[in-house]
Amino acid sequence: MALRHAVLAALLDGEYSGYQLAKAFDIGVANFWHALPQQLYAELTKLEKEGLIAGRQVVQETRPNKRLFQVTKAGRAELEDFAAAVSKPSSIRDDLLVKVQVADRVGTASVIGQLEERASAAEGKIELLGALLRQLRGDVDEEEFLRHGERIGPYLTCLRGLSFEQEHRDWCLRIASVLKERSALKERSVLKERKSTRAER
Amino acid sequence: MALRHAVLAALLDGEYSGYQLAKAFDIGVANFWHALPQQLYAELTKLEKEGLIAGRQVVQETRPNKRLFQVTKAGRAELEDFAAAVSKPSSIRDDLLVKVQVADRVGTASVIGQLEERASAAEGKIELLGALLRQLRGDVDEEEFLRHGERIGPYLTCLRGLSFEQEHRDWCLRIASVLKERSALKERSVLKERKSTRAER
DNA sequence: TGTGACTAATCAAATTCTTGAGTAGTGGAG
DNA sequence: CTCCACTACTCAAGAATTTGATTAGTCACA
Repeated sequence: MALRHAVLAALLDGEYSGYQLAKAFDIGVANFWHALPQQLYAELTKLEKEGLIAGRQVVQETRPNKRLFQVTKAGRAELEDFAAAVSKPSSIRDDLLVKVQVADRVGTASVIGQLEERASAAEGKIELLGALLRQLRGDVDEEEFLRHGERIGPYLTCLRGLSFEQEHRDWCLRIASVLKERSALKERSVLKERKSTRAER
Repeated sequence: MALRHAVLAALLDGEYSGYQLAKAFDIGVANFWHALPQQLYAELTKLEKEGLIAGRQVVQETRPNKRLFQVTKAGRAELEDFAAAVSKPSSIRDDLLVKVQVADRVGTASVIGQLEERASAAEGKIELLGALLRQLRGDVDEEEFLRHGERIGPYLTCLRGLSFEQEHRDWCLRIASVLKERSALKERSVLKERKSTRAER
Protein backbone atom coordinates (compact mmCIF):
# COMPACT_ATOMS: atom_id res chain seq x y z
CA MET A 1 0.00 0.00 0.00
CA ALA A 2 2.91 2.36 -0.30
CA LEU A 3 2.55 3.40 -3.92
CA ARG A 4 -0.46 5.50 -3.00
CA HIS A 5 1.56 7.16 -0.26
CA ALA A 6 4.51 7.72 -2.53
CA VAL A 7 2.14 9.47 -4.94
CA LEU A 8 0.68 11.56 -2.15
CA ALA A 9 4.19 12.41 -1.01
CA ALA A 10 5.17 13.53 -4.50
CA LEU A 11 2.03 15.65 -4.89
CA LEU A 12 2.86 17.40 -1.64
CA ASP A 13 5.50 19.35 -3.58
CA GLY A 14 3.05 20.80 -6.02
CA GLU A 15 0.33 20.08 -8.55
CA TYR A 16 1.22 17.48 -11.13
CA SER A 17 -0.48 15.73 -13.98
CA GLY A 18 -0.04 11.99 -14.35
CA TYR A 19 2.47 12.55 -17.07
CA GLN A 20 4.52 15.05 -15.09
CA LEU A 21 4.33 12.81 -12.07
CA ALA A 22 5.79 9.97 -14.10
CA LYS A 23 8.77 12.19 -14.96
CA ALA A 24 9.19 13.45 -11.42
CA PHE A 25 9.03 9.91 -10.14
CA ASP A 26 11.87 8.88 -12.37
CA ILE A 27 14.32 11.29 -10.83
CA GLY A 28 13.12 11.82 -7.29
CA VAL A 29 10.74 9.28 -5.84
CA ALA A 30 12.20 6.43 -7.89
CA ASN A 31 15.04 6.53 -5.39
CA PHE A 32 12.83 4.61 -3.04
CA TRP A 33 9.76 3.62 -5.01
CA HIS A 34 9.82 2.84 -8.68
CA ALA A 35 6.58 2.83 -10.68
CA LEU A 36 5.51 2.79 -14.32
CA PRO A 37 3.23 5.50 -15.75
CA GLN A 38 0.32 3.05 -16.02
CA GLN A 39 0.47 2.42 -12.32
CA LEU A 40 0.57 6.12 -11.57
CA TYR A 41 -2.47 6.90 -13.70
CA ALA A 42 -4.35 4.04 -12.10
CA GLU A 43 -3.38 5.17 -8.63
CA LEU A 44 -4.33 8.78 -9.34
CA THR A 45 -7.77 7.65 -10.46
CA LYS A 46 -8.23 5.62 -7.29
CA LEU A 47 -6.96 8.39 -5.04
CA GLU A 48 -9.33 10.88 -6.62
CA LYS A 49 -12.25 8.51 -6.22
CA GLU A 50 -11.39 8.20 -2.55
CA GLY A 51 -11.12 11.95 -2.15
CA LEU A 52 -7.45 11.94 -1.13
CA ILE A 53 -6.49 14.12 -4.07
CA ALA A 54 -8.45 16.60 -6.16
CA GLY A 55 -7.94 17.03 -9.89
CA ARG A 56 -8.70 19.96 -12.15
CA GLN A 57 -8.79 20.01 -15.93
CA VAL A 58 -6.32 22.32 -17.67
CA VAL A 59 -7.17 23.09 -21.28
CA GLN A 60 -4.16 23.55 -23.53
CA GLU A 61 -4.06 24.82 -27.06
CA THR A 62 -1.15 23.12 -28.70
CA ARG A 63 -0.91 20.14 -26.34
CA PRO A 64 -3.50 17.63 -25.19
CA ASN A 65 -5.48 18.73 -22.17
CA LYS A 66 -4.27 17.51 -18.84
CA ARG A 67 -5.48 17.01 -15.31
CA LEU A 68 -3.52 18.48 -12.43
CA PHE A 69 -3.88 16.94 -9.01
CA GLN A 70 -3.32 18.19 -5.52
CA VAL A 71 -3.54 16.56 -2.12
CA THR A 72 -6.73 17.21 -0.13
CA LYS A 73 -7.02 17.47 3.62
CA ALA A 74 -8.13 13.84 3.73
CA GLY A 75 -5.01 12.98 1.74
CA ARG A 76 -2.82 14.76 4.25
CA ALA A 77 -4.51 12.89 7.07
CA GLU A 78 -3.92 9.62 5.23
CA LEU A 79 -0.22 10.47 4.99
CA GLU A 80 -0.11 11.26 8.70
CA ASP A 81 -1.59 7.89 9.52
CA PHE A 82 0.80 6.18 7.16
CA ALA A 83 3.81 7.90 8.70
CA ALA A 84 2.72 6.73 12.14
CA ALA A 85 2.16 3.08 11.10
CA VAL A 86 4.91 0.47 11.26
CA SER A 87 6.93 -0.06 8.10
CA LYS A 88 8.13 -3.30 6.68
CA PRO A 89 11.86 -3.91 6.33
CA SER A 90 13.61 -2.68 3.22
CA SER A 91 15.68 -4.85 0.99
CA ILE A 92 17.61 -5.08 -2.22
CA ARG A 93 16.03 -6.95 -5.10
CA ASP A 94 18.50 -7.39 -7.88
CA ASP A 95 18.90 -9.76 -10.80
CA LEU A 96 22.57 -9.08 -11.01
CA LEU A 97 23.25 -10.31 -7.49
CA VAL A 98 21.63 -13.61 -8.39
CA LYS A 99 24.13 -13.84 -11.22
CA VAL A 100 27.06 -13.01 -9.00
CA GLN A 101 25.92 -15.68 -6.55
CA VAL A 102 26.52 -18.28 -9.27
CA ALA A 103 29.40 -16.44 -10.93
CA ASP A 104 31.98 -19.06 -9.99
CA ARG A 105 29.85 -21.86 -11.37
CA VAL A 106 28.83 -20.50 -14.76
CA GLY A 107 30.42 -18.40 -17.51
CA THR A 108 31.82 -15.24 -15.96
CA ALA A 109 32.50 -13.04 -18.97
CA SER A 110 28.95 -11.77 -19.40
CA VAL A 111 28.55 -11.10 -15.69
CA ILE A 112 31.73 -9.01 -15.68
CA GLY A 113 30.36 -6.97 -18.58
CA GLN A 114 27.09 -6.42 -16.79
CA LEU A 115 28.85 -5.36 -13.60
CA GLU A 116 30.76 -2.72 -15.50
CA GLU A 117 27.65 -1.50 -17.26
CA ARG A 118 25.92 -1.23 -13.94
CA ALA A 119 28.81 0.69 -12.46
CA SER A 120 28.67 3.28 -15.19
CA ALA A 121 24.88 3.53 -14.92
CA ALA A 122 25.33 4.11 -11.20
CA GLU A 123 27.94 6.75 -11.97
CA GLY A 124 25.40 8.58 -14.11
CA LYS A 125 22.85 8.48 -11.36
CA ILE A 126 25.39 9.70 -8.83
CA GLU A 127 26.02 12.81 -10.90
CA LEU A 128 22.32 13.37 -11.37
CA LEU A 129 21.63 13.06 -7.66
CA GLY A 130 24.57 15.29 -6.83
CA ALA A 131 23.17 17.99 -9.07
CA LEU A 132 19.70 17.55 -7.60
CA LEU A 133 21.05 17.87 -4.07
CA ARG A 134 22.95 21.06 -4.91
CA GLN A 135 19.81 22.46 -6.48
CA LEU A 136 17.65 21.57 -3.49
CA ARG A 137 19.95 23.14 -0.96
CA GLY A 138 20.77 26.31 -2.91
CA ASP A 139 23.94 28.14 -1.80
CA VAL A 140 23.91 27.17 1.85
CA ASP A 141 26.00 24.24 2.97
CA GLU A 142 24.49 20.91 3.90
CA GLU A 143 24.65 21.22 7.69
CA GLU A 144 23.01 24.60 7.59
CA PHE A 145 20.35 23.46 5.14
CA LEU A 146 19.48 20.38 7.15
CA ARG A 147 19.16 22.47 10.30
CA HIS A 148 17.08 25.32 8.90
CA GLY A 149 15.82 24.49 5.40
CA GLU A 150 12.02 24.32 5.13
CA ARG A 151 11.68 21.35 2.85
CA ILE A 152 14.31 18.77 3.66
CA GLY A 153 12.31 15.57 3.01
CA PRO A 154 13.32 15.15 -0.62
CA TYR A 155 16.89 16.10 0.25
CA LEU A 156 17.12 13.37 2.86
CA THR A 157 15.80 10.70 0.53
CA CYS A 158 18.16 11.80 -2.22
CA LEU A 159 21.03 11.41 0.22
CA ARG A 160 19.98 7.81 0.71
CA GLY A 161 19.73 7.30 -3.05
CA LEU A 162 23.17 8.79 -3.50
CA SER A 163 24.86 6.61 -0.95
CA PHE A 164 23.10 3.57 -2.37
CA GLU A 165 24.35 4.30 -5.85
CA GLN A 166 27.87 4.96 -4.63
CA GLU A 167 28.01 1.69 -2.75
CA HIS A 168 26.51 -0.07 -5.72
CA ARG A 169 29.09 1.35 -8.10
CA ASP A 170 31.99 0.54 -5.80
CA TRP A 171 30.78 -2.98 -5.26
CA CYS A 172 30.26 -3.59 -8.98
CA LEU A 173 33.77 -2.42 -9.81
CA ARG A 174 35.32 -4.41 -6.97
CA ILE A 175 33.51 -7.61 -7.93
CA ALA A 176 34.27 -7.12 -11.63
CA SER A 177 37.96 -6.83 -10.86
CA VAL A 178 37.90 -9.87 -8.55
CA LEU A 179 36.20 -11.97 -11.21
CA LYS A 180 38.59 -10.72 -13.88
CA GLU A 181 41.63 -11.58 -11.84
CA ARG A 182 40.28 -15.03 -11.13
CA SER A 183 39.57 -15.74 -14.76
CA ALA A 184 43.07 -14.50 -15.67
CA LEU A 185 44.60 -16.86 -13.08
CA LYS A 186 42.52 -19.72 -14.44
CA GLU A 187 43.58 -18.87 -17.99
CA ARG A 188 47.23 -18.97 -16.99
CA SER A 189 46.91 -22.29 -15.19
CA VAL A 190 45.14 -23.78 -18.20
CA LEU A 191 47.98 -22.61 -20.47
CA LYS A 192 50.55 -24.07 -18.12
CA GLU A 193 48.72 -27.37 -18.06
CA ARG A 194 48.62 -27.51 -21.86
CA LYS A 195 52.30 -26.80 -22.03
CA SER A 196 53.17 -29.58 -19.61
CA THR A 197 50.83 -31.97 -21.41
CA ARG A 198 52.64 -31.20 -24.67
CA ALA A 199 56.02 -31.69 -23.01
CA GLU A 200 54.97 -35.09 -21.75
CA ARG A 201 54.30 -36.37 -25.27
CA MET B 1 11.43 -14.27 -13.56
CA ALA B 2 14.30 -14.08 -11.13
CA LEU B 3 12.80 -15.95 -8.20
CA ARG B 4 13.24 -19.21 -10.07
CA HIS B 5 16.87 -18.35 -10.68
CA ALA B 6 17.42 -17.33 -7.10
CA VAL B 7 16.05 -20.73 -6.07
CA LEU B 8 18.30 -22.52 -8.55
CA ALA B 9 21.24 -20.48 -7.26
CA ALA B 10 20.49 -21.47 -3.69
CA LEU B 11 20.14 -25.14 -4.58
CA LEU B 12 23.54 -25.03 -6.23
CA ASP B 13 25.03 -25.11 -2.73
CA GLY B 14 23.39 -28.37 -1.77
CA GLU B 15 20.16 -30.28 -1.49
CA TYR B 16 17.41 -28.48 0.36
CA SER B 17 13.79 -29.06 1.21
CA GLY B 18 11.32 -26.23 0.77
CA TYR B 19 11.41 -25.61 4.47
CA GLN B 20 15.20 -25.53 4.70
CA LEU B 21 15.31 -23.35 1.62
CA ALA B 22 13.01 -20.88 3.30
CA LYS B 23 15.48 -20.66 6.22
CA ALA B 24 18.53 -20.42 3.99
CA PHE B 25 16.82 -17.73 1.96
CA ASP B 26 16.29 -15.64 5.04
CA ILE B 27 19.95 -15.33 5.83
CA GLY B 28 21.71 -15.65 2.48
CA VAL B 29 19.65 -15.10 -0.63
CA ALA B 30 17.31 -12.64 1.06
CA ASN B 31 20.19 -10.18 0.72
CA PHE B 32 19.18 -9.74 -2.87
CA TRP B 33 15.88 -11.55 -3.28
CA HIS B 34 13.33 -11.87 -0.54
CA ALA B 35 10.59 -14.50 -0.79
CA LEU B 36 7.97 -16.07 1.48
CA PRO B 37 7.82 -19.84 2.03
CA GLN B 38 4.63 -20.11 -0.02
CA GLN B 39 6.40 -18.67 -3.02
CA LEU B 40 9.30 -21.03 -2.60
CA TYR B 41 7.12 -24.12 -2.42
CA ALA B 42 5.20 -22.99 -5.49
CA GLU B 43 8.41 -22.29 -7.36
CA LEU B 44 9.93 -25.64 -6.41
CA THR B 45 6.86 -27.42 -7.75
CA LYS B 46 7.09 -25.52 -11.03
CA LEU B 47 10.82 -26.08 -11.36
CA GLU B 48 10.40 -29.80 -10.80
CA LYS B 49 7.63 -30.00 -13.36
CA GLU B 50 9.94 -28.31 -15.86
CA GLY B 51 12.78 -30.66 -15.05
CA LEU B 52 15.14 -27.95 -13.81
CA ILE B 53 15.38 -29.56 -10.40
CA ALA B 54 14.87 -33.13 -9.18
CA GLY B 55 13.30 -33.98 -5.85
CA ARG B 56 13.55 -37.07 -3.71
CA GLN B 57 11.40 -38.06 -0.77
CA VAL B 58 13.14 -38.46 2.58
CA VAL B 59 11.16 -40.43 5.15
CA GLN B 60 11.71 -39.28 8.74
CA GLU B 61 10.63 -40.93 11.93
CA THR B 62 10.05 -38.17 14.41
CA ARG B 63 9.54 -35.37 11.89
CA PRO B 64 7.21 -35.03 8.89
CA ASN B 65 8.65 -36.43 5.68
CA LYS B 66 10.31 -33.98 3.39
CA ARG B 67 11.41 -33.60 -0.21
CA LEU B 68 14.98 -32.65 -0.99
CA PHE B 69 15.75 -30.99 -4.29
CA GLN B 70 18.83 -30.65 -6.41
CA VAL B 71 19.56 -28.83 -9.64
CA THR B 72 19.57 -30.91 -12.82
CA LYS B 73 21.73 -30.38 -15.88
CA ALA B 74 18.84 -28.56 -17.52
CA GLY B 75 18.68 -26.36 -14.43
CA ARG B 76 22.35 -25.52 -14.70
CA ALA B 77 21.86 -24.66 -18.38
CA GLU B 78 18.95 -22.41 -17.44
CA LEU B 79 21.19 -20.59 -14.96
CA GLU B 80 23.88 -20.16 -17.63
CA ASP B 81 21.36 -18.56 -19.98
CA PHE B 82 20.07 -16.36 -17.21
CA ALA B 83 23.56 -15.17 -16.29
CA ALA B 84 24.17 -14.20 -19.91
CA ALA B 85 20.89 -12.29 -20.32
CA VAL B 86 20.59 -8.55 -19.58
CA SER B 87 19.45 -7.64 -16.09
CA LYS B 88 17.08 -4.92 -15.11
CA PRO B 89 18.28 -2.07 -12.91
CA SER B 90 18.23 -2.54 -9.16
CA SER B 91 16.51 -0.19 -6.79
CA ILE B 92 15.53 0.43 -3.24
CA ARG B 93 11.89 -0.01 -2.32
CA ASP B 94 11.25 1.23 1.15
CA ASP B 95 8.24 2.42 3.09
CA LEU B 96 10.36 4.34 5.49
CA LEU B 97 11.85 6.54 2.80
CA VAL B 98 8.34 7.56 1.77
CA LYS B 99 7.83 8.66 5.35
CA VAL B 100 11.08 10.59 5.46
CA GLN B 101 10.10 12.31 2.23
CA VAL B 102 7.14 13.83 4.06
CA ALA B 103 8.84 14.06 7.45
CA ASP B 104 8.90 17.85 7.50
CA ARG B 105 5.20 18.06 6.70
CA VAL B 106 3.71 15.55 9.12
CA GLY B 107 4.34 14.44 12.70
CA THR B 108 8.00 13.55 13.06
CA ALA B 109 8.10 11.70 16.36
CA SER B 110 6.97 8.34 15.03
CA VAL B 111 9.30 8.54 12.05
CA ILE B 112 12.26 9.17 14.34
CA GLY B 113 11.32 6.12 16.36
CA GLN B 114 11.09 4.00 13.27
CA LEU B 115 14.45 5.22 12.01
CA GLU B 116 16.08 4.17 15.26
CA GLU B 117 14.38 0.80 15.20
CA ARG B 118 15.57 0.28 11.67
CA ALA B 119 19.09 1.24 12.60
CA SER B 120 19.21 -1.36 15.31
CA ALA B 121 17.68 -3.99 13.04
CA ALA B 122 20.38 -3.16 10.51
CA GLU B 123 22.98 -3.47 13.26
CA GLY B 124 21.76 -6.98 13.95
CA LYS B 125 21.98 -7.92 10.32
CA ILE B 126 25.46 -6.46 10.08
CA GLU B 127 26.67 -8.75 12.84
CA LEU B 128 24.96 -11.72 11.27
CA LEU B 129 26.50 -11.02 7.90
CA GLY B 130 29.90 -10.44 9.44
CA ALA B 131 29.73 -13.83 11.11
CA LEU B 132 28.57 -15.45 7.88
CA LEU B 133 31.44 -13.90 5.96
CA ARG B 134 34.01 -15.09 8.49
CA GLN B 135 32.51 -18.55 8.32
CA LEU B 136 32.55 -18.62 4.53
CA ARG B 137 36.15 -17.56 4.23
CA GLY B 138 37.55 -19.73 7.01
CA ASP B 139 40.96 -18.66 8.37
CA VAL B 140 42.35 -17.07 5.23
CA ASP B 141 42.08 -13.32 4.80
CA GLU B 142 39.65 -11.75 2.37
CA GLU B 143 42.08 -10.93 -0.43
CA GLU B 144 43.45 -14.43 -0.42
CA PHE B 145 40.00 -15.99 -0.28
CA LEU B 146 38.65 -13.90 -3.15
CA ARG B 147 41.66 -14.81 -5.27
CA HIS B 148 41.73 -18.54 -4.62
CA GLY B 149 38.58 -19.67 -2.78
CA GLU B 150 36.46 -22.15 -4.72
CA ARG B 151 33.04 -20.83 -3.86
CA ILE B 152 33.08 -17.07 -3.70
CA GLY B 153 29.61 -16.31 -5.12
CA PRO B 154 27.77 -16.24 -1.79
CA TYR B 155 30.65 -14.33 -0.23
CA LEU B 156 30.42 -11.60 -2.84
CA THR B 157 26.68 -11.18 -2.44
CA CYS B 158 27.02 -11.07 1.34
CA LEU B 159 29.55 -8.29 0.93
CA ARG B 160 26.91 -6.32 -0.95
CA GLY B 161 24.36 -7.07 1.72
CA LEU B 162 26.76 -5.95 4.40
CA SER B 163 27.58 -2.64 2.79
CA PHE B 164 23.89 -2.05 2.15
CA GLU B 165 23.05 -2.61 5.79
CA GLN B 166 25.89 -0.43 6.99
CA GLU B 167 24.83 2.45 4.76
CA HIS B 168 21.27 1.92 5.81
CA ARG B 169 22.14 2.04 9.50
CA ASP B 170 24.30 5.14 9.11
CA TRP B 171 21.66 6.92 7.11
CA CYS B 172 18.92 6.07 9.62
CA LEU B 173 20.96 7.38 12.53
CA ARG B 174 21.98 10.51 10.69
CA ILE B 175 18.43 11.32 9.61
CA ALA B 176 17.04 10.56 13.05
CA SER B 177 19.48 12.99 14.60
CA VAL B 178 18.73 15.67 12.00
CA LEU B 179 14.99 15.35 12.61
CA LYS B 180 15.50 15.38 16.37
CA GLU B 181 17.58 18.54 16.26
CA ARG B 182 15.00 20.24 14.09
CA SER B 183 12.16 19.34 16.37
CA ALA B 184 14.18 20.58 19.36
CA LEU B 185 14.80 23.89 17.59
CA LYS B 186 11.12 24.22 16.79
CA GLU B 187 10.22 23.41 20.38
CA ARG B 188 12.49 26.17 21.64
CA SER B 189 11.14 28.75 19.19
CA VAL B 190 7.58 27.86 20.18
CA LEU B 191 8.47 28.38 23.84
CA LYS B 192 10.08 31.70 23.07
CA GLU B 193 7.05 32.82 21.15
CA ARG B 194 4.74 31.89 24.03
CA LYS B 195 6.92 33.83 26.41
CA SER B 196 6.86 36.95 24.27
CA THR B 197 3.10 36.61 23.75
CA ARG B 198 2.65 36.47 27.50
CA ALA B 199 4.93 39.46 27.94
CA GLU B 200 2.82 41.47 25.51
CA ARG B 201 -0.31 41.07 27.54
C1' DT C 1 -0.76 -31.15 31.27
C1' DG C 2 -1.40 -27.34 28.76
C1' DT C 3 1.35 -23.78 26.04
C1' DG C 4 4.02 -22.37 22.67
C1' DA C 5 7.69 -23.16 19.28
C1' DC C 6 9.49 -25.97 15.50
C1' DT C 7 9.24 -29.03 11.30
C1' DA C 8 7.07 -29.51 6.82
C1' DA C 9 4.13 -28.27 3.95
C1' DT C 10 -0.48 -26.58 1.09
C1' DC C 11 -4.50 -23.59 -0.36
C1' DA C 12 -7.05 -19.56 -1.74
C1' DA C 13 -7.76 -14.69 -2.49
C1' DA C 14 -6.52 -10.25 -3.02
C1' DT C 15 -3.36 -6.96 -4.45
C1' DT C 16 0.40 -5.15 -6.97
C1' DC C 17 3.50 -4.94 -10.78
C1' DT C 18 4.92 -5.83 -15.47
C1' DT C 19 4.33 -6.29 -20.44
C1' DG C 20 2.63 -4.64 -24.40
C1' DA C 21 -0.30 -2.13 -27.26
C1' DG C 22 -3.08 1.86 -28.82
C1' DT C 23 -4.93 6.90 -29.62
C1' DA C 24 -3.99 11.40 -31.29
C1' DG C 25 -2.07 15.78 -32.06
C1' DT C 26 2.48 18.95 -32.14
C1' DG C 27 6.97 20.19 -33.44
C1' DG C 28 11.64 19.66 -35.00
C1' DA C 29 15.51 17.47 -37.94
C1' DG C 30 17.07 16.07 -42.21
C1' DC D 1 7.69 15.86 -46.53
C1' DT D 2 8.62 12.02 -43.80
C1' DC D 3 10.05 10.17 -39.60
C1' DC D 4 10.80 10.47 -34.89
C1' DA D 5 10.23 12.25 -30.36
C1' DC D 6 7.30 14.35 -27.08
C1' DT D 7 2.85 15.33 -24.54
C1' DA D 8 -1.02 13.06 -22.39
C1' DC D 9 -3.44 9.29 -21.33
C1' DT D 10 -5.98 4.45 -21.49
C1' DC D 11 -6.86 -0.63 -21.65
C1' DA D 12 -6.17 -5.36 -20.89
C1' DA D 13 -3.77 -9.59 -19.81
C1' DG D 14 -0.54 -11.83 -17.19
C1' DA D 15 2.89 -12.78 -13.73
C1' DA D 16 4.53 -12.03 -9.23
C1' DT D 17 3.85 -11.00 -4.47
C1' DT D 18 1.42 -10.57 -0.19
C1' DT D 19 -1.99 -11.84 3.27
C1' DG D 20 -3.87 -15.12 5.97
C1' DA D 21 -5.36 -19.77 7.10
C1' DT D 22 -4.94 -24.72 7.95
C1' DT D 23 -3.00 -29.48 8.91
C1' DA D 24 -0.49 -32.33 12.10
C1' DG D 25 3.01 -34.39 14.76
C1' DT D 26 7.20 -33.48 18.09
C1' DC D 27 9.53 -31.48 21.78
C1' DA D 28 10.81 -28.61 25.69
C1' DC D 29 9.33 -25.92 29.56
C1' DA D 30 6.71 -24.80 33.68
